[in-house]
Amino acid sequence: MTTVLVVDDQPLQRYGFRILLESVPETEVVGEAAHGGEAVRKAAELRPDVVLMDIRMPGMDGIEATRRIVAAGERSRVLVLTTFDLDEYVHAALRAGASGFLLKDARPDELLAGIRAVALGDAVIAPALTRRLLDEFAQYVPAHRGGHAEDPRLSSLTDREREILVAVGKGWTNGEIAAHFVLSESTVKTHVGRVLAKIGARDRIQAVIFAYDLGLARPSTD
Amino acid sequence: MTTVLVVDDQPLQRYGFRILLESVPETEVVGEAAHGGEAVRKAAELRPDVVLMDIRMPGMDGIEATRRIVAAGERSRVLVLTTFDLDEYVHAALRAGASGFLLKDARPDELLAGIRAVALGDAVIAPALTRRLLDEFAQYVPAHRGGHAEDPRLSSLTDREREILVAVGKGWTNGEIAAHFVLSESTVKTHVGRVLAKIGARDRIQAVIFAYDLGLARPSTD
DNA sequence: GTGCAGGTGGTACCGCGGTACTACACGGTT
DNA sequence: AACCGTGTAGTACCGCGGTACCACCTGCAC
Repeated sequence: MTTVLVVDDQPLQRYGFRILLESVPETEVVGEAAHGGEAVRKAAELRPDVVLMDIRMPGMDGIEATRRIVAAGERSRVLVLTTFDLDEYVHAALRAGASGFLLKDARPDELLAGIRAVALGDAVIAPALTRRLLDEFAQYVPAHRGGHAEDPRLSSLTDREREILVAVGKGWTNGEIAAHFVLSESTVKTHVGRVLAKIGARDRIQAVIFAYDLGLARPSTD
Repeated sequence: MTTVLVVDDQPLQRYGFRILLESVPETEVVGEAAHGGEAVRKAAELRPDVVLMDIRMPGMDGIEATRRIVAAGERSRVLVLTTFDLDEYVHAALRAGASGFLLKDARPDELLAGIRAVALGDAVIAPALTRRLLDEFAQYVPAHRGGHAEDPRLSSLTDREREILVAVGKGWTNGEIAAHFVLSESTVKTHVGRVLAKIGARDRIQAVIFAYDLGLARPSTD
């Protein structure tokens, strides 16, 4: 049994969801909320498996409510549901920690399948949006993930040098790198120097950028 | 009516797909291929709406075949189907231009829904994979798209300081920044110093990383 | 054995980066 | 008028980073 909290400012819309969800045995609507604030409060109180969240609402919108529910560490998964397929919404919702994004014109069985998937910890995206999301994804994700094509400058590095480059990419000073790998600072300097020469960077800053470009370093991987 | 080309090295698997697809009126299997090379050839010849593509095959694999079919500008959409949910496969397939990625353990109706979506130009991802993809997506996509949540450290910066930070993020030296903005190097140092203090970075390297984390700087935006 | 690649370490030197001040001009607020 | 935030600019100082060497050891290939 999957418990659901329905969040929408339109009573009729909530009613429709309730009818649909109660029509199948696996889902149960345990509460409703008409705006973001109520959603956050009821999510904490009712601890539903899934929060069915509208975006456009008076007061606190669905994005912010999603962010707070996720940030609060609630067990609930948030499935954002909207009539608008605007890119910004999708991005904002996903960044807010939503587990899914469906359009309201989805067929009932799609919606139910979505709730089922989200309840299981998976994620769902409306097919119509997935395309654009993937296109963007392909843009952002560095090429070398996907294997095959690796930057020739990278492959010329020895294992040790690659390690050093990663450390440089984390923003570590030579001293920190030396401490971490239990080396003398001189050795680190030697390595760093060779790395810079090999990848064609004039200083460690270029090396950091290089590392980020290739996905060697990752945001907040410290 | 959606025409489908089934690509799999196992005859039995192909047979299974054929039975399933022919069991509904909306899809029709117009051909089969046992490996990548044959898939590329038949896709060009039969011009199916959808290519159901296995990854693991002797000879040319499904990824490469997908790449070639997409690169050839065929009208066919490729739906990759595999037993393995390995990250590398997903990335590689999507980068190769696949319109979808489903697992072979998908329920028949999921598969049919996937084919339907892909035929319409949408894209599908197996729910079990979507989660990980989104997690990565959230990492890669710059924070400022999605608006709302802005790092408080960033908002404390003045316009000029933000400009300077972006320049630092590009890996420019103080001298280069000074030249670019027509300032004295002293002024640049002052600005950089203030930026570092405000964002809590000990040196410009941390600032570069900070800029990348927030998407202020983007790979290869030079 | 000799040679080479890779890893480690050292010395010496220089310059850029960063800090700590101070200073002044401008626009807006009170 | 006094004040503050912002942008500009300067001087002085110090240290880390980077370069240019050289040196030694290990393991592996010839």
